[in-house]
Amino acid sequence: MTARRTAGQQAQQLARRAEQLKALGHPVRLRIACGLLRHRCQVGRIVAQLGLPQSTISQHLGTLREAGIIVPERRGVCVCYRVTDREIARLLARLAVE
Amino acid sequence: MTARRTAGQQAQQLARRAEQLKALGHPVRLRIACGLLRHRCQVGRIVAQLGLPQSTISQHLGTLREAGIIVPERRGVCVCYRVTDREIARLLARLAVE
DNA sequence: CAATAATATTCAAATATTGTAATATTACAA
DNA sequence: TTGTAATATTACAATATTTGAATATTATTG
Repeated sequence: MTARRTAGQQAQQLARRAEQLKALGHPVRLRIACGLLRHRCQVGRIVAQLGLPQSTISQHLGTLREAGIIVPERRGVCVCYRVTDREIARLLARLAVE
Repeated sequence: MTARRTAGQQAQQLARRAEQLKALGHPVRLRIACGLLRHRCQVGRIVAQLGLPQSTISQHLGTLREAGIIVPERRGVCVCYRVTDREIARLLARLAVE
């Protein structure tokens, strides 16, 4: 109904985007996010790929998840993550960080 | 001469991008960066606009500067900042925060 | 050379993030 | 059930970030 966003809504939107950028602002998380850009991937493979402790990877996945950048999908015992925010996906593709 | 980037260079490039995203991943800094997107602006105006202590703003400007996102330009006593990284500028314009 | 205005830097306290070992949960098979 | 593989959560030490007052620097004017 409202044509314009209220100042409060704008601040919230900005805070949300800042949270997402912050989540991507860590080498490991940026690498994970870029890796998930093309194909979804299960946690175990990410752990193997990056060679970091499982708990460390899981925490970073949690950060990206809470920022609304990725989303988990259970496939039996495994959990598959994929990028869910389209705006962020475009952004990552543009950055072209391998 | 090298057709491909080495793994080390890629890691460096990723780390650099992560640093930039991290710099933008703070509400005040994101607001500053978005504000500078269209028009350059001097520090005093930014301070007045955001209503935060001068030292706080100056520190945030320093963070954005070190990340290579903005660049200062002395004009007499004043310092004018503007967005300098084109990739980041496009990214910010896309995010359409505000 | 003052004096002043604009900006940057330093410092310390409060708070947040990071990394990882240990532990818990979850889903499935036997 | 019990066992096991995959993932998440917890706990906590180490480290980093954030803030704002105080102070320093820089450029300009008189």
